Amino acid sequence: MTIKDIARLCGVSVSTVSRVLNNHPDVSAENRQRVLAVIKQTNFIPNNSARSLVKTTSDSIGVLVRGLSNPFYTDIIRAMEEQIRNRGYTMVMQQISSEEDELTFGAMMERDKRLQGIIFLGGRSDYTEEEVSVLNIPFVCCTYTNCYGTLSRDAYSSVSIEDEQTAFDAVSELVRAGHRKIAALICQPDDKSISQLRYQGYRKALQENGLESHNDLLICADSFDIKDAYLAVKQKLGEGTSFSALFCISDMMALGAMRALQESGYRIPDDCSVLAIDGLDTTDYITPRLTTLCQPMAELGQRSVDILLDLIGGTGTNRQETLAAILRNGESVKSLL
Amino acid sequence: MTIKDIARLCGVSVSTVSRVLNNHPDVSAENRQRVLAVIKQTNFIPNNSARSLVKTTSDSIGVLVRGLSNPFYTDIIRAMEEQIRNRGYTMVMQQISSEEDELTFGAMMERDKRLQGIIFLGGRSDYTEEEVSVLNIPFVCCTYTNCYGTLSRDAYSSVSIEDEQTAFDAVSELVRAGHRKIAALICQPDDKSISQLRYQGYRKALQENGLESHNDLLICADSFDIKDAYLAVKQKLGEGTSFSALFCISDMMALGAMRALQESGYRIPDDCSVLAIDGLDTTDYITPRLTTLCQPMAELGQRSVDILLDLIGGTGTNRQETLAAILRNGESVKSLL
DNA sequence: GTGAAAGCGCTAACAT
DNA sequence: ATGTTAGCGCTTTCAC
Repeated sequence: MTIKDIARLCGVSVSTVSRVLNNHPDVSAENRQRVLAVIKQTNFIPNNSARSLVKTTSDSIGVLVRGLSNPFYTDIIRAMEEQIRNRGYTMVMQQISSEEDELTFGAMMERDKRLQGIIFLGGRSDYTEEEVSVLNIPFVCCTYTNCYGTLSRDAYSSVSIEDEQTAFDAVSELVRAGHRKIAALICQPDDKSISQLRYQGYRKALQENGLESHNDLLICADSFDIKDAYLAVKQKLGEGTSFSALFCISDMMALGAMRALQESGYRIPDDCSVLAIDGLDTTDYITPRLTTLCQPMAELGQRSVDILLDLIGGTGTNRQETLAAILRNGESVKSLL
Repeated sequence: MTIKDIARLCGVSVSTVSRVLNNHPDVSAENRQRVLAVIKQTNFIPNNSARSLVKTTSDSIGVLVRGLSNPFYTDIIRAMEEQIRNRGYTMVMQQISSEEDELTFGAMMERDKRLQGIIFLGGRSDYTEEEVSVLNIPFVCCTYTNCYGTLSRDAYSSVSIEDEQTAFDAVSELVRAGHRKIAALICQPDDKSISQLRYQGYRKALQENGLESHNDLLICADSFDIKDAYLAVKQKLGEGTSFSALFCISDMMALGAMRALQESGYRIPDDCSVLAIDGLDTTDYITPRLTTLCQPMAELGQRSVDILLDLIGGTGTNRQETLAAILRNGESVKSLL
């Protein structure tokens, strides 16, 4: 079933059908009715490929989400969708797995969907000029920035929290509460990930406070998974290491860590405090409630859209925006003072 | 940049470029090299719209996920992807919000992507013959079935757990443990949702065991959200209702419920047992570990694909398959015996 | 207000 | 092995 068929069924030309489909004004009421009726009756749905092939432009903003199921992306996406709609555009979202390359995929979307701009939600932090040159439209990195890459500051935009600073703040918070032996639960210390940034913040906080960072106090999980976090902490505890507080680079990992601690007889926060970064909803309902530095999800989404649309409209320039993470006081940190 | 440009740049025809792009054998090694080089050099990416417009067929299976962020869909999708790939097809996944209509969207995908078949992951349980007639390819409903609809059994396929039976089993488990006052945490009791099915299972289990179901024992949340579950339970407890066990229709809601119970001074499971359905990873790491009936995620995904591909291959017929949920013993249920 | 026709970028016969 | 060409289904001038 194509518009040709619809046209034939209605006794009009394809142009008329097309006009009805696109809400063009210059169609007689009578014809419009007839066409609409036939469309409904035949369950006709226009072919988007043909559509976007012929259209040279659109009002579409692409949102490319990397990594299935990152729970905190949901709120960000919601905020983006709303903001994009409010500003008269349409959101086109796609998820890809972490194995795929977001830049290549984005370039595909750019052409396929005639995108005006694109927001990457999660992605690599080490783009090069050459890599991003596959894109011919403005883009914004959301929740990460180009800290390991070679892009000049006027070559890309990003909205994220200051990962290192946030980790620094988190650990400082523990120090302020009187903790001296502070362990860190991280993930693959040698990669260019958010884990590494947050780990650096941890290191710096220890240093500035005159605390040494023993290898004993570093717990390295195989992945960001709750299970791997659990296993890593479990094993470390088996080695007889002890600490009064544990800084986790993510809420999910904190969940695994807490379980491991509790199974080993530690009460939280009495025997060990736990503090994390992310601010997932869920972790505010467990017992003890997790104390964590919340990423401002709604703002991350909104600002990404704002910056991108300014870029598109020519009223803005590339910029890297950092938002503050906000401490959510739970019940997982105890003051030693 | 189009294949025309590439062709010109290489001094060959568009067909040759197309052949290279599609890995056709009959291109001289020399030309193939040249084309590949230019493609790489120019960052050329073929236009998918044009591609799928002209191709009359594909090896694509659509997976249409309804509802952003349902955490347990992730594992199912992973299983589907693997199974689809193993059987020589390609997965095309799309997420839509719960407000959109999966059938209409599916029909769009069918044409746009030249799908061979489609799997709906989550969706309405009340399709009519007319509604599904927008689809001209086989489809499988995953995690739900047509229990409220009017489809004849040979008009659709589905793979799901027996929601009512599973809830029945869950509550029976509590009865067996000696519980007599068993409350239920559900969601919008009047809608045609999984909540309703699981609620019916609860009712039936009480009945068969000679237990009355007081309205006192029914806790109805505004949504499936953790927060709404928390609020609903909190309020009910404020009314002075008491029960020795709480059956929750989902893991997420159980999380909210547990927090509410604990805040009101109940220890779990000593003062109140909690049992749910779903089997999220996360709930196996909280303390106390949640006792829950796990949906067999990997199998749900795999069987959906198998049935669909049999349908496509003409070697199978429409069928409704139900899988058993498996009890995961946690620490949230106490035996009163 | 309506229709005819060109062409979006690509693939797949069909020639050569 | 390579080029030519006819569409895929749609939108959009351009005539009328």
